[in-house]
Amino acid sequence: MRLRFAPSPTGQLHVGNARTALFNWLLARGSSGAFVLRIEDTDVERSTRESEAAILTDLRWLGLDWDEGPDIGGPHGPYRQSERLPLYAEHAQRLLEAGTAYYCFCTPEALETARRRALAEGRPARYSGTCRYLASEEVGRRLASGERAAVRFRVPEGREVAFRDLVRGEIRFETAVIGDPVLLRTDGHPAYNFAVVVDDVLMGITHVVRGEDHISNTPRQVLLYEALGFDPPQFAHLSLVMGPDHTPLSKRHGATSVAEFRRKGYLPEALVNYLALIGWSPSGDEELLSVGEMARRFSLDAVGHSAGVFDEGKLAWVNRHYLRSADPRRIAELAVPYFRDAGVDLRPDAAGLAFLAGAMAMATGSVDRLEEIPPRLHFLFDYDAAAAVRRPAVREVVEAAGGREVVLALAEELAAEPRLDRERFRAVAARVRQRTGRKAAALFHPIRAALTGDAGGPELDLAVPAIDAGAGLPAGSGVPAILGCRERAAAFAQAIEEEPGRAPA
RNA sequence: GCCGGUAUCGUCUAGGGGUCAGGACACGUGGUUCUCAGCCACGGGACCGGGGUUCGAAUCCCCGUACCGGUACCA
Repeated sequence: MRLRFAPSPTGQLHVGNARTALFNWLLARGSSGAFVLRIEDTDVERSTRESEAAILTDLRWLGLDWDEGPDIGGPHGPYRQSERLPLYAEHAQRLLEAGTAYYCFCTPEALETARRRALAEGRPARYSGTCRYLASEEVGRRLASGERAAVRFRVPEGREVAFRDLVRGEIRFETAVIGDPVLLRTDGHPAYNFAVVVDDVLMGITHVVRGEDHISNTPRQVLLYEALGFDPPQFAHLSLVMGPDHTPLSKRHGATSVAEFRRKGYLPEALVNYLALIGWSPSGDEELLSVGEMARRFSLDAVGHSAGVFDEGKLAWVNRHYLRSADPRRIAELAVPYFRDAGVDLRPDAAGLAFLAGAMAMATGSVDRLEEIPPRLHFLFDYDAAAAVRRPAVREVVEAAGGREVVLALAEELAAEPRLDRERFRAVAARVRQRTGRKAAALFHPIRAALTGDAGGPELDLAVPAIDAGAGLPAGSGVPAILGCRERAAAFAQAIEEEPGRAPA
């Protein structure tokens, strides 16, 4: 099998297109076939090299590698349509000579007027055929006089075109409803329907798997294969990805491009896994699969026929799973830029990174995206006892029965204590419990308030050792100074004494 | 308008002439005797409508309806 993904470089890689790329890739990798990347940049106005580069970046990030493409070449290049112009001209010439194509001198304005009138009169809005039967002398004369012309395909009359779609079965069209498509534009660039056919043939593509929006193009293309004397490939049309309101996914639905999801802190394996689940279901009940496993199991006849709504909530759930099972070191590295954005100046060396990796466990278990990690761990880096004491939620904890007592006892216990690890923290907590008689929430809530400055957050068994691990980091490890538990408890105890407006204990 | 495609819980889906119509996300309730989150358990929730065919239709056929796509010298 030879498959391809053929984006036009006119913007960001959309998740819908990413899914199309993924399905092609899955088929290629699951069959030891080839996956070809081709850039469809025949729309000179809208195509840019920046978009092309961005698309390649996104595909690589997703892990969808290609065997032939514009950057690495291959035996069927070039892989940019803009570099294949002579090929299209040559094939158009063949059709012109065979009489299955003809020159069209109609102006865009004339075409548009005709189109509008047809629509108004309730007729099919297809090319009226003005230039279809021009005498060859007239064509020659107008060409010779320098008049610009497009090349159109002469769609055979009164026929039926059928093809077998690998996901939907047989689909047929009457040629009567198909207007003569432009093959070569006045400027010599090929139009889409022509370029794909020429390229798919020349590149030896065996399976064309693309969006459902191309289904009505397919009969034109089948006709072109015939006229050119080639066998058409197999076709498979994938349903589209929609927004929650069931309209095509667009910017007003929020994030729609792969780059945006990356920025928000989704992992590539999560996005890929989730995308595969729209319109495809692995046999069995498991939905969480590696790409390799997906490639092994993927099959076009298990692909659904109907459009799917993109559900970011489910993506988040998938992401959570991968976040949790990923190597903490990798997550720590990925999280660094998000910390910087949140104002924490991290440039960790090996020791700093090891510390961060250790701290990840208390974030990844309860967070959907990388973006949410810094807020979850902010208590490590900014601790301000005076500010904490003024926080209503913290205040409530301290002022609850026994709250102050616990804080004071904690500060005293910690005064002589070295850096806490999990065991030492438990021992300290046990001693505070003994001294104060407080237990469970009445014990741990004030401890949390004093040590993290917050009323909520990761469990203390994890948070406390992390704080002291951070405090023990040598200066220059690229992590901002972290205040240790002993110092925190002392500062907090002092702050509650000094806080004005507090009712006497 | 014309042509084409699609239709199972809110969402992604499994299934398919006789099933308690299954799972996942989301949601609700309870549990996890340090909170939030998470996690666990339980729960509510669906076959677009109408005709046929049949002992029996969500499943097959027809007709509607809705939605999506195309109808470009965009792709």
